[in-house]
Amino acid sequence: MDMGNRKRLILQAIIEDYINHAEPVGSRTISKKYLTGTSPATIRNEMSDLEDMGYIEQPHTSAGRVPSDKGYRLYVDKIMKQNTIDEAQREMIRRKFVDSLGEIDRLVKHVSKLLSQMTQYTSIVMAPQFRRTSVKQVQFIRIDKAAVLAVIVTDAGILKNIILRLRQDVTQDTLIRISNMLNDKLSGLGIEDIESIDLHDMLNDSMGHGEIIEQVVSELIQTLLYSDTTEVYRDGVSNILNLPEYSDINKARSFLNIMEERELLFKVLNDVRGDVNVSIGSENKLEQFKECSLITATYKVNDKTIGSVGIIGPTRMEYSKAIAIVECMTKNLSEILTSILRR
Amino acid sequence: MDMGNRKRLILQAIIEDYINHAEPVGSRTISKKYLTGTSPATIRNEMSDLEDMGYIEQPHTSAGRVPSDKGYRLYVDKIMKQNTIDEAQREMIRRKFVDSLGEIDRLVKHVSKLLSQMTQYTSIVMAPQFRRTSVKQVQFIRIDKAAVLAVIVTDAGILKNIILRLRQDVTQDTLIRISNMLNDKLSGLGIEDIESIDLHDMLNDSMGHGEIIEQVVSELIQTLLYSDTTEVYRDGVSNILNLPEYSDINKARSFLNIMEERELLFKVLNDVRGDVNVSIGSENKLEQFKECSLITATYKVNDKTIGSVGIIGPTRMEYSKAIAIVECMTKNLSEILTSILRR
DNA sequence: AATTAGCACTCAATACAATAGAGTGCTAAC
DNA sequence: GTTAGCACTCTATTGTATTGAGTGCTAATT
Repeated sequence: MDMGNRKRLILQAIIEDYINHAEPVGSRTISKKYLTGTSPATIRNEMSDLEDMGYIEQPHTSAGRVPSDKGYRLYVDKIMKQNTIDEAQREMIRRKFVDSLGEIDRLVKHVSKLLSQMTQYTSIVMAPQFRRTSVKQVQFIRIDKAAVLAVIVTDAGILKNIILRLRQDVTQDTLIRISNMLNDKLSGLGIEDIESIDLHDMLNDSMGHGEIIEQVVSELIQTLLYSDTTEVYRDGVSNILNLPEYSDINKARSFLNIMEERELLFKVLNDVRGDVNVSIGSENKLEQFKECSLITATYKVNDKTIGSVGIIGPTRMEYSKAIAIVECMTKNLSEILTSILRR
Repeated sequence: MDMGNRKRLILQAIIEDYINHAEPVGSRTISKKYLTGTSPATIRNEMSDLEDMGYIEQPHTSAGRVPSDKGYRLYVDKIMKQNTIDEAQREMIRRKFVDSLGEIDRLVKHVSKLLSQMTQYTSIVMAPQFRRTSVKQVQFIRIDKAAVLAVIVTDAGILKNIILRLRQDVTQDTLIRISNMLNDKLSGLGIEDIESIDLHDMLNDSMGHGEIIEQVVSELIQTLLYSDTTEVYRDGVSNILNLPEYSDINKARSFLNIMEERELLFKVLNDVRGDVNVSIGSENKLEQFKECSLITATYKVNDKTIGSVGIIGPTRMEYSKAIAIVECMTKNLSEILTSILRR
């Protein structure tokens, strides 16, 4: 069947009305509010076609139509006009960003809050992931006779620290020598590469500190590789309760449960590729998101992707606005991070 | 009016039944389930007295009775028997703790999760607050020509790092000298004391690095003093939706809103004094908690209070169990932290 | 051939009344 | 002091109309 221009307009009307009011849209409404020149009957015929084509659905016989996932998809890909958020808003975002200079984690948390506030949906944000970068240097600070703080500076300038518990005392001096040696061996390596390092080689150079080095390296690997310490922040979880689709307490509960599963959110964010991404309802791989839409985007430092953010909302999301906001936000975040961490 | 023993038993029955079923308790129920030797009529008379005395209330004429805040308070103070959680559970807690050795923040987060899982309420936990301790040493690591990482080790062994952006380059060597000097001046001082330090004094010793020192110290003060970076973790927020008192979506929403206000939670946790603490409904200072009960407790390192945890639930909370769990948890947390951070 | 008006039909939501059930307070008996 | 009995109150539930939005189909119109 052919997708005439009028069908397109009607689909758009249905989607945009449904986005705003969360209620099935009937032919009369469309005739009155959107296509004033066309009678309800005509619209009904077109709607019937649209339903056959799978773009809209009827919750029950005597209700209006609601968009299907396929309908939203078409809308996002072809119909929706780019929502360019206005300069005032853009400026607002920029200013807010500069305000929160300081610690990177705080910046990221701030982004999460901003995202949820501006979209009125739930936001999730992953802190910069430095596994994707490579090690630049490792430094040690002796805290006391049983504990050493290891500080890792990476490619992207992001750092992380790990407390190492040692079985034997070491002087700050020894630590400096160890770190010099480690820097020799490790610097430039991707963090994944560290795993495959030949420890023996290193132990030969160990100047009698074999045990310490072994412990340090293995703890390093452990921490870096296996403990996913990358923080995931969320904000605006309660926004979801403002939506009529979550007035059912059970749905609300299951949504909240999802939002408390850090692992899950991490997985979602970690799989994000490309720039801005939209997954609608059933397009989501994860069962738990089959009734939501997700807008995700990545952010970068020096053009290297190191993290991602996302917006979670109902399938009747204000795609155009949400996409624009997410886009602007990650662009700014990337810029700021890059400038903060410039080497 | 006198509080006879039977009245006490009836009050206990009402409270415990209401805790379990969240529904007004009638005289017949009590007669059948709790005081099998006594007839409903007698119990009704006693209940009438208890109501006059303000320990119980009637939602409406033909409903059973529910405990008032005053009733819960009496229950917690006088009636409730200490719930000694059994050895298995205690052991479980201990084991779980040891599992999550490693980073302190992760440990704390873990405590939050454990608390909510074991109580089935919402937990809030404040990360160790090192403002309450004093500085032990300050170390610097040069990251690149414009950035230095300052690591602060405190009394309790807890550390924190701050990235300082400098206007001029410094060598690692210079940094070591600066840190030696700073350690001289600062070590042993309470973090609040740092503010009142005589900068001039320091600048005289500055060996030509006045500008850097000035910047370092002022940044230090700024970060330490004014930015409340103490994390607040929460867990089990969605548990609240399992409770019938939150089946009203509006109540649920307002609860969630509270739980997203980090500042508020921080304030609550920050005001906790003493060991274990119970505030019931209207006893809470904050308007937002007038319909909840809060069980809070502090944890320590080397007998120095450095943080607190809390459980938020409905007034019909399982006080006895919750108190026992919170108590056990903070005790273990204190022990583990103290042993981890032993100097 | 496309559009529109008209009409019968469907179905959810709402309102309303009737009923059942839980619980109380009071009185009188034990 | 305790208990049984009874009238009374109030909520929750269930069943029954009623309303109204919306559709699909058919026939008339352009």
